[in-house]
Amino acid sequence: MPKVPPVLLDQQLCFSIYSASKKFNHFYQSALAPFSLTYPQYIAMLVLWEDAPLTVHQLGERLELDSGTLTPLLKRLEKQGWVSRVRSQTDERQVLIHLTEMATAKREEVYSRIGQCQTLLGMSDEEIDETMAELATVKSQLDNVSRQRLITKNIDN
Amino acid sequence: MPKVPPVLLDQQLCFSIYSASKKFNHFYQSALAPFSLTYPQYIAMLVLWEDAPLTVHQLGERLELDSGTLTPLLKRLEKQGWVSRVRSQTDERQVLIHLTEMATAKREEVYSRIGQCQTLLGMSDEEIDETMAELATVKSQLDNVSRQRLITKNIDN
DNA sequence: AACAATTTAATTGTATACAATATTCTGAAA
DNA sequence: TTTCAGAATATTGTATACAATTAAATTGTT
Repeated sequence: MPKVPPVLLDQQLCFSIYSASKKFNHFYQSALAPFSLTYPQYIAMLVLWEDAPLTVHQLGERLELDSGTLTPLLKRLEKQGWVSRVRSQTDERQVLIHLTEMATAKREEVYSRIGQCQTLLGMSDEEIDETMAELATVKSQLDNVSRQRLITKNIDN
Repeated sequence: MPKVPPVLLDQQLCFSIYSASKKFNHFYQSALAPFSLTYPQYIAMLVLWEDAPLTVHQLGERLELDSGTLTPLLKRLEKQGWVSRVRSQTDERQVLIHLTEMATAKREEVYSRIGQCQTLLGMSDEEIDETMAELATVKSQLDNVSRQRLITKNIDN
C-alpha cells in the first residue's frame, strides 16, 4: 500500500505567518512590558493616538476585532488608566473611547520605544515594504475566497 | 505645540502579520469545519501525520507551543477520537501521542481539503515561496533580537 | 405615533496562548 | 543508595479571539 506524501507543516504558508505573528507578539509584549501593555492593547492605543475618540465599533473596524474581544480589553485599559469609556450622549448605543491625560503624556515615550524596536529588528524600509506588499496579496486573496464562498453559500440556500 | 507624527497602525509590519494570521486561521477553520478541527488542532494533526507517535515535548518543538497550550488541546483531540495519549513505559514523565485508526483513515480526506484550500488561495508556488522566504527573514531577525536581549540581560545581572 | 428591522455593546461559552508554579520521574553525583 | 538537579507534563491564572446570543437604542416605514 503506497504511502501518500505527507503535507509538510514547514511548507505551509499559514504556519509561517502564524509562527511569525506569535514571535512578533512576544517581541512587542516584552518591549512594552515597562508600560504594562499587551500587544493587542498596544495596537488599540496606536489607533486611539491616531484618532481618539472612537466608538468601540470604529476601533473594531480598524483592528479587525469585535466587541467580544474589545469590551474586556478596553475595560482593562480603563482600569490601568489609559482610556475612559463614555456612553455617547447623542446615541446611547455607542460607547466612546477617550484617551486619558496619562495616555497623551506617555504617547511619545511609547513611540520612541517602538522606534527602538524597529531599529532592533534591523530590516531595511524596502525589505519591510516588500514583505507587507506580499502579505497584502495574501490577505486580499483570503478576502476573495471568503467573498466567493459567501456568494456560493447564498446561491446554495 | 507641534504634534508628533503618529505611528500609523497600517504601516506596522507586525499588524500586517497579525492580521494575515487571523484571516488564515479563519480560512482554515471554516475549511476544516466538516472535521471539527480548529486551526491549532489541524497543525498538530499535520505534524502527527508526518511523524507519530511523538511526545508532547517533541510536538511542542515543532509547533512552538508549550504544554500549557498542548495538554488541553490534545485532550480535546483525544475526546474527538483523533489521538490517544499514552504514558511512556520507558520514561514515565513522557506522554506519547498516537494517531487513532480514525485519524489514519481520514488523513487523505483532510489532505485533499488542504489541496483545495491552496487552489482557492490562488497564489503561484513562486509567490508563496517568496512570501515564506520574507517571513523567514523576519523570524530570524526576531530570534536574533531575543538572543541579543538574553545576552544583554545576562551581562546586566 | 407604532412597530419592525437594524445597529451597537455587552455577555456567554469555547478554544487558544503563555508565564509561573506544581508534580512526578530520571539520572548523576556524593 | 541517597539525594538532588534537571526534565516532562500538568495545572493555574490572565488575556486574547470569536461565534452566538442578548439587550437596549435608533431608524425607517407606514
